Amino acid sequence: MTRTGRRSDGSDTRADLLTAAQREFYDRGYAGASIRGIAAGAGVDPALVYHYFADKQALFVAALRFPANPAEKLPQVLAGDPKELGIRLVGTVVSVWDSTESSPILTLLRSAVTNPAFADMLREFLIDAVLRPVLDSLVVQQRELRASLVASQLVGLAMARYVLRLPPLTTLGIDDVVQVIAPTVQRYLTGPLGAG
Amino acid sequence: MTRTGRRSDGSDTRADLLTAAQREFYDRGYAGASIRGIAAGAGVDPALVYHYFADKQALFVAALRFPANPAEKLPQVLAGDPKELGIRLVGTVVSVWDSTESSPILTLLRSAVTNPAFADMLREFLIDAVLRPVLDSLVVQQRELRASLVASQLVGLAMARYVLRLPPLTTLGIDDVVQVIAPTVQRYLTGPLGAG
DNA sequence: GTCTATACCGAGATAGAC
DNA sequence: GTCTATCTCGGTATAGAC
Repeated sequence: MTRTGRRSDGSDTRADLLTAAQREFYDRGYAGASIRGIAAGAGVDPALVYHYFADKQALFVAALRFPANPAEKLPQVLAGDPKELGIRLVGTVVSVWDSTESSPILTLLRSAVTNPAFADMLREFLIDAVLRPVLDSLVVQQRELRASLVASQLVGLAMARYVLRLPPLTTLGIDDVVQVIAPTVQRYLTGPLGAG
Repeated sequence: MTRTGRRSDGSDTRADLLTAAQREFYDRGYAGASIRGIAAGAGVDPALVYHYFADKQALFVAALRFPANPAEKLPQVLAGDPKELGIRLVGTVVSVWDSTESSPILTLLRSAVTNPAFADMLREFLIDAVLRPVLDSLVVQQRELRASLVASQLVGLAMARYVLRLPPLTTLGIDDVVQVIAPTVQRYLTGPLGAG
């Protein structure tokens, strides 16, 4: 394990690399991001990347988890009236996505599209860390189907709002997004799945 | 304009290149696909790609339009009861996506994620060629918002079903997909957008 | 029209001096 | 801990023989 101190100018090389990596992977996807570009963004030499991380993929995974796992807000989402779970879920998700300049989930989403291994990572994360806990808190049938439907709308929202930048979905405030999307998610969670 | 005849073995080099390009761009995205790989897939020399096409991007655009523009089914979708427009729209879209081994729209979707220029292309196509005609056939307010909401669910469905391969959404038959997704699309098209 | 050969570039990764 | 120099690979694109 490589542990680091601080440079003479007071900065932390490893942390700088992770921050720069988050930006680069977010902006360009996994394949598009370059080690040289990340190092330049951090203001350090490219060779240092390999001093701190085994290879590009290890840097990617580390950058995703830095500085914290974002799915710790789940308890707040699960607490409260199940009838308004859709509102809380959409609101929390969008506010997390909006809050950071380079959300790990969106980075993973971008990379998942061209890299099957990362698609697997994202699927596992969505199912195990987010959707299964949410649905386990409810008394409903067809859990897997409901989970994948919720995922489809949330992933589509992320694509439309952040990747495709479809107006006016891109410019809407969080509350407005919640107002129009939450009913869909709520139906997927607890509503009738037939021709409702 | 380069026009081509047929090779001695009876095959058409240009058409073979376009077919192979469709496959490669679909499987690997724009950045991931290589000229060498496409040429190998077509069984021709890599240099021939530059004989028939200006560069990689020109080949990409040509491959998207080959053999035909898929959005010619719109009239069928628009005809009929507006109350069941969601059913027809989702059914048509999914059957088109399912029918071909490498749908142009899915290719564009994959490429749009890492290439802003292609994200622009996809957004323009979605809005101008699909969503605006659909909404112009209806008497509703907030057309742009409704269009972007429909797009978000359809794009999310494509991501979940074909890219992330989320079970059980991936293995469902077309009719089952329509049954669960169409109500959402119908609400986005003609329903109340508030807390419906 | 088709192919061989190759220029050129930028990527990831490594060795080793300081 | 940090940097210089370099290796190797695979990409796009081109020149020119046949």
